[in-house]
This record gives sequence, structure tokens and C-alpha cells, in this order.
Amino acid sequence: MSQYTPAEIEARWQQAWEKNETFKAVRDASKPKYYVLEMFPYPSGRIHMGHVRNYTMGDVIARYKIATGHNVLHPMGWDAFGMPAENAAMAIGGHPKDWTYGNIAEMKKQMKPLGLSIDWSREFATCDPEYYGQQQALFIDFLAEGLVYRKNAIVNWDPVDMTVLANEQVEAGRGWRSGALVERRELTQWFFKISEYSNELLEALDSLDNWPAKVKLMQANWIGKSRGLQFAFSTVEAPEGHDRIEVYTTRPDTLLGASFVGISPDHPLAKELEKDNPAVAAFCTECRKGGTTEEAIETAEKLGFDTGITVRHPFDTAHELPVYIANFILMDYGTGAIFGCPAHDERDFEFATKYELPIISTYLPSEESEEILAAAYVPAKTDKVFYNRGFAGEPWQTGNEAIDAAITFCEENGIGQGVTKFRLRDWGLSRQRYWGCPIPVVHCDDCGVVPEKKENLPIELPYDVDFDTPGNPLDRHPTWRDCPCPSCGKPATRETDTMDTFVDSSWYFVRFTAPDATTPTNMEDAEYWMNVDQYIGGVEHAILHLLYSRFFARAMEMTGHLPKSANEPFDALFTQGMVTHEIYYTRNQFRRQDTDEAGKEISVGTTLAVWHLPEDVVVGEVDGQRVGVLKNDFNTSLSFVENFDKVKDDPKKKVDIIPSAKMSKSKKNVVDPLGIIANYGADTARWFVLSDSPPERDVEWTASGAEAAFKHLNRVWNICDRISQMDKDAKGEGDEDLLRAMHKTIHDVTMGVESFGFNAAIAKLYAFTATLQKSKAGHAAQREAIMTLAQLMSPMTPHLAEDIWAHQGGEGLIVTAPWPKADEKMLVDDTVTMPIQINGKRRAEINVPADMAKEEVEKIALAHEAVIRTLDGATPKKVIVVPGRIVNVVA
RNA sequence: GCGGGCGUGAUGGAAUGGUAGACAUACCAGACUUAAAAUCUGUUGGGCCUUGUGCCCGUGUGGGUUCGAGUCCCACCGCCCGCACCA
Repeated sequence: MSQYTPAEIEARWQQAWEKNETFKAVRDASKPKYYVLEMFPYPSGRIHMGHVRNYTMGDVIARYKIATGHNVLHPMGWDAFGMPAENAAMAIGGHPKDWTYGNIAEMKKQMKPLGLSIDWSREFATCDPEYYGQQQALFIDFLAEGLVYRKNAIVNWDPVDMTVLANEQVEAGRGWRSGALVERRELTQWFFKISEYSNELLEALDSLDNWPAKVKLMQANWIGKSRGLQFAFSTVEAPEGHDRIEVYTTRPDTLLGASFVGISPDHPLAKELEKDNPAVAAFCTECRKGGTTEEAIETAEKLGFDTGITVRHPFDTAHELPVYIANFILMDYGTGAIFGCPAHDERDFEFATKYELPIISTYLPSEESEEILAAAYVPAKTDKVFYNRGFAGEPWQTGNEAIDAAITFCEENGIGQGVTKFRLRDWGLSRQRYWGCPIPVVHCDDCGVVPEKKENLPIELPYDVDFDTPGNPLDRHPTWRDCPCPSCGKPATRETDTMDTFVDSSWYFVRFTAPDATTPTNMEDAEYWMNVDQYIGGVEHAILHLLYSRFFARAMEMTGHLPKSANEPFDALFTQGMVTHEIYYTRNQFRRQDTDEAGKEISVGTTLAVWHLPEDVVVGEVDGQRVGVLKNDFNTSLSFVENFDKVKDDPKKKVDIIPSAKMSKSKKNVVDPLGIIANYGADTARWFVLSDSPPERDVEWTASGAEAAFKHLNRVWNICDRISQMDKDAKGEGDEDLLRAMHKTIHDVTMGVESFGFNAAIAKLYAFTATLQKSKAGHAAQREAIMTLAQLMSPMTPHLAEDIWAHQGGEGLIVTAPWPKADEKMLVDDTVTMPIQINGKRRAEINVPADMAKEEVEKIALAHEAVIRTLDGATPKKVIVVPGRIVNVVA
């Protein structure tokens, strides 16, 4: 009798795979290829359970595809540029490069024991000069194609990180990383022309059948297509050069309801007026300062400044409208100017009420309706309404119909043009930071901005930099900045901005197809391996990373680095849920002045939560409530309730529990994968993160659940051990039943794996294990059953599976053994149990041959005692027989 | 505000329109043990009585379609997520 020893077998089988080069991906035209990829990690230095779940899911797919005869590419790398490395250098000293490569080595060491089917020969980090040098080559090609440009722009400046952020990286007015309030600054910046692809990126979403609808929708909203009318008001008594104000509207049908024109404080006209009117200047300055926090936006009052200028209504030049500078109008959307229609826009209504401007309805719910003046009337654009002030189309029409008619009318009458606008703006990629990919251009007094010559790539980051002063160390590097102009050879200076790290992750998946190529890609490899057949990652990347990557694929096609077929680089996308855990805390009341962990002062009487690691708490149930006791206070010779009684009145010792939340270091509700692997082995960790919850949902890590996974793997191993010790010629009972159950399990697990139903697949494996454990079948059948079970488990628990395979004398490695096929004949039982319903309620069951004729089944059903009793002499109106499923008698 | 998703036992969750609650946790009971742990076995949606091969109710609430609805349709309630002065 031997034992399940994960620590020993996991190391052994990992060595076997490595020696065999099982996961090395080599182009092979004779096999269908399959590229599976998990979003690569940032090398923080420690893996967490989220990583384990993410990579395990990818591994299940990869191993399943290997077993079904695919040539699988399953690579791994490191998203290694970015600010944490610089912050660490500033906080604790050292160099970002050393910190990053140290973390990579450490994390790789932690990942290896998971036994993932990764081709490590393709590994790279985005901070490798070999990688970012090719990225620089791409940049130069993009520049030549006009896909990158430089412009003066008002940018989001993060005062904490001392860098510029893309619009996408500002969340509710705060930097996505630092959380600092973002300021507006004008700087010369590099931009990718992603907006040129707005329509293309929007429309191509339709072709992504294997993407979650939610992600496609988020991207569509982000791109934000709108159709409207652009036209100009002519001004009265405006400064020179401002005789027209261009406006954009999505509701041209409400043009006759216009009661004012509003312009942004950043509008050229506002800036002109600002010059010699201090009141305007004061107002605009106030607006620009305007809070960008969520609360500020929500509570912000609509503020306007009457410029005294008026404009003529395009339909009636005698009708003049006042021009206001208003704080709620954004310069970077539309034209930075609007006309206000208070009757049909809540925001305009609020503004009009405040400044006593007319409220003029253009449409009403019915012909008899009074004009609505108490609130804006904003029905859905698909509702039919009555246009009391319509000028195009029918009196009764939907908003959409009216908009189309209004645009046509205005175009025909030379008032304006129909225009499609997008919310998506160009992607600002300049960052004033050290630890990123240098932008490969040179500034020359004579030649201007000149791209670096490709033979000079990579432009490597200098190692000798200091982080003692804030700002970009490249800017003050003594020699790195100075270089000859690539065009004329005269002394010039390098661009010191580096690229946004989202650039690094926008094409890494392509680089995996030829990581050592001396050009960004190798077309043969790209054509063979692209696209990524299955991409797996967190939903937090639904917009930025995926949108940028889709843009990059197109830009790389345009510059000859990718085939057109790779325009949508991810055929299928799966967004997995997080790993959560409940949170444990005690309370600490401060009796004297003290400081908390962050050094902040705590005043007397303050009660603070003290968080505890799961491993430091014993959890139990008292009066139906989950509570805990600190392990240090726990007396193991007493029951949980007795222990709890001793601490329940002491808030410093009684542990309260907050329901499951995302694992976070600050709340200490983390479980260290290394600890789990040390205690139970990687297979247990892998099995658990896949069981219990559907992969797209969050899974709660529980100690009992992990324990159960471990017990189950032991059970499977013990069954294997028992079967090995059976008499090889032993005959038994129920061979047929066991094999039937086996084939059903093959079928169900295969379906589960194919459809990301890992939790359901695991449930079937539990059930089949129980069947096998109880089976009295002969040796041959049991051996077949355990070997098949091992194969079905192998994507999830590959080490245990290999060990069972070897014990039973399986040929070669299980990882390369062909996936078992369910025998159709074995899936259909000879006899089936059919429930009999009377009026939809189950009343009886019958056992009948599976292929019995409907009429026969009906006869047996009607003859059933319970049916006769329930019918009580009544004649059934109708009998529905669904072969093999159910009988329903309608009385 | 706009857009999307989800509501099933004590808990996580199963159910191509066809026996609701698979599988797991937790709880309870039993076996083994001096005892505990481990292991194994069994019970567990609610209610009713006449304790049966029994009946009634039950997938957020109300309605509808259907022989049959957790599943499809409509309305409402609740929760979650994304976007948001976007003209």
C-alpha cells in the first residue's frame, strides 16, 4: 500500500515533461495549430491565487488541445516596464532593472511548481532590449505611415507620478495608478492615431463571435459613435474672426427649441474674450479649476457667463439667442459649443431655469398636450411623439425618424452637414518616466524631429541614473541625451519621453510567435501561429488593453508586420473571475495617542480594525453566525464554542468576519499559493480553483474546500493503488455498468472542458470517482476506468494523472496520450427510467427499454397503478411521450 | 442618467423547454477509537397527516405562452458591473 505524495510526484513529472520537451512549440503543418494565451503578469515578485486560477484555466485548455491532436503554443512572459519598479527604486533604493529582473526570477521560481504546460523557451520580458528594440522599430514604421504624430495637447498630468496619463487611464478625475487628482497641462506629446480606426474598431466587434457580449459592449460604448448635425450660428457683435460659432448636435430635430448657445471655457471665442475682460477671465479660470472628483461632478452647479454676444437662429435670422460660456461644455467633444434646448435636455433645462431662459417644446406626448415647463421631456428616441415645432418629416414620428429628416432638411438647405462623431480620442503614449521603452527619435535644430536609424536600435536605457530628484532621470542624464542627428550628423538630443506600458502589451502576443526574430515579427511564424485561439484574462482589461491591441494589429498589418487575417488577433476571449476570501478582523481601541502602521496619528478612543491572515484564525459557527478565534488564543483541547466563549467579550480577541471579497494585502484576506502547494501540492490548488464556481464568476477560497480537493485526490490515488493490487485475472460484477458510467463521464467532461464548464466537469469527475470506488467490477474494467479517469483529470491535475498512468502501465506520458472518445453506443442505456407526469406533476416512474415505441410506452404508463389512481376513472385528453425522457398525461 | 448582467437550500453552485437542488461545503447522526483527529457510512428545501409506493407548497414578486417554465415573453422589486456634464 503506498501513499499519495504530491511533493515527490509533482517534481518528478515536471522533470519528465522538461526532459521530453513536451511543451516546446515547433511549427508543424501536418497538425492543426492551437494558440492559447493567458494575459501575462506584471512581475510584482509574488504570485497570487488570481494568477493560479488564470494560468490553470489556460493550462486545462492547452493540455486538452494537446490530447486532441493539436500543435499547441502556450507561452509566458513578463509585462515588465512600469512605475512600481521606479517607485521601489525611489522608496528603497536600488535600480528598477535589478528590481524587475529579480522579481521575474523569483516569480518564475514560484510559477514552475504549478506544472504549467508552458514553452519557456519563448519567454521574454518587455524590458528586454531585444523586445523593446523591436518595439522601437515598429514605432519608426508607424511614424513613416503617419500612424504616430506629435502635437501640442492639453494633457492629464498626474502630479504624484509626475507623468502624463491617457484619457483611458484617468478614472473619475484621478490617476488610475496613483489615485492623485489629475491636473490639466499643455505639453507636446506623441499620439497614436487610433481614432482613425474608430469605425473599423467598432464594426469589427460584430465579427468577434467568441468574445463575451459584455466586453464588446464596453468597447462599443467606449468608442462611442454618434450621428448628428454640424452647423454654424452667425454671431452679432463678436470679436473679429469669430463671426461664426460651429456647433454639433445629435438632436437637430429640436432646433426650433433652441434658447441659448453655450461654449466651453476653452473655446477660442472664450479665450479671445478672456484677453480683455477680467470677469470672463476669472470665470474661465474658475471653471478650469473645477473639481474633477466624482462628487464634484455630481453636485456641480451649472454655471454660465453671459458674454453679451448673440447669434442668429439659422431658420429665422431675426431671432437672436444669447451666447453663454458654460462650465459643463467640454472643448474636446464635438466643437466645444452647443445650442441649448431646455425643453428636451435635463442639463439644458437646469441651466435655463437658473438663467431664466425660455423653455420651448418642439415635440409633445400628444397633440392635445400642454407645453411641458416643469421638467425636460426626454422620451426614448424610438418613441413616436407629436412635433408641435417640427420642420422636417411627419408631425407624428419617432425621434430617430425626426433626426434623419432634420439632417436631410438642413443639408438640402445649406444649413449644415450630417456628421458622425466618435468619443474615442487618439492615444497619447508619451510618459515622462525612466522605466519604459524609449521613443526612438532625435530632436535636431536643423532637421527637426528625426526618427533614429534602425541599425542603431535598440536605443537602450542607460543604467547609470539616479532617482533622488523627482521627474524623468533621462532628462538630466549627462551623456545619454546627446547624440548625433541621424539625418545630418550634427549634435542633437534624444527624445526623453518613454512609451506608455500599454504599448508593450499591445503586441507581445505576436512576438511570442517568433521571440528571437531580428525584425518585430517573422511572417511565416506569424501566419502559422496567429491568431490567438483562446485568450484568457481579467475583465479589467476589457477596454484598454484589448482595444489598443486590436489597433496595433491593424497598424502592424499596414506596416507589413502582420497578415490581414490577424487584424482581430484574439479569436476567442474568456474573462475569468477573481479569487476571493472572507476577511477577519478584531478591534483595537486606542486609550492613548498612537500612530497606525502608515504613521498616521490616532487619537484617543478611536477604534480601528486589525486585520488577520486566514492562517492565523480558527473559524467556527456559534448560533448560526460565523466567527473566529485567533490561533494564538486557541486551546486545542477545548471545543470551538468553549474557546469562543472565553474571547467573545474582548473585542481585541474576538474575530469578526466580513463576507468574501477580492483578496487584498491591506485586508490580509490572502492565501499564499506557495503555502498551499507546500501543504497539499499544486494539483490540489489547481483542482480547487476550478471547482465550485463557474470560471467567469468569482470563486471563494475556503480552507475546507481546499481540504476537500486534497482528500479527493487522495481518494483517487487510493483507488489506483487498490486496483494495482487486484488479481489481474479477477472477474467481478457490473463491468458493463462501470464502463457505461465511464463513457458518460468522458462525454460530459469533454463537453465541460470545451465550453469552459470546468466546475461542472469536476462535479462529473467526483461522481464517477464515487462510482468507481464502489464498483465490484473485474480488474480489466476497473483498470480501464481508472486510466480513463486519470486522462479526464489530466488537464486539471496533470501530475497525479501521470502517476496513475505510470502505475497502471500506460504507454508513454499521459500528457501526449490521445483524449478518450466516448462510445456513442455506451451513452444510450438499454432501459431508461421515465417519469410520468399528470398535468405536469410527477406521479410515477416506469422502467422501459430505451427503444420502445411511443404507443407501447403510453400503454404501460396508462396502465400504471398510480396513474389509474390519480386519473380516478377520467379519460386522458392527450398523452405526450418524449422518447427516453418523459411521459405527460393531460387529464 | 445611459447601457449590460444576475436573483435557485444554511453556503458555493447543477439543471439541450422535460424527475429542481447534481457535485462540493456546512450541519446532524452512526461506525472505528480510551479520546480527539483522520477515514468510512447515512440524513438534511418547507409544510401536513392517515408515516405512505402519500399529499400540498417551493427557483425574488405578479402575470403570460406551453401538454410541461428555474429556463421563453411582459411588468415590478432587489443586487452587481461598465460608462457618464458626450451635446
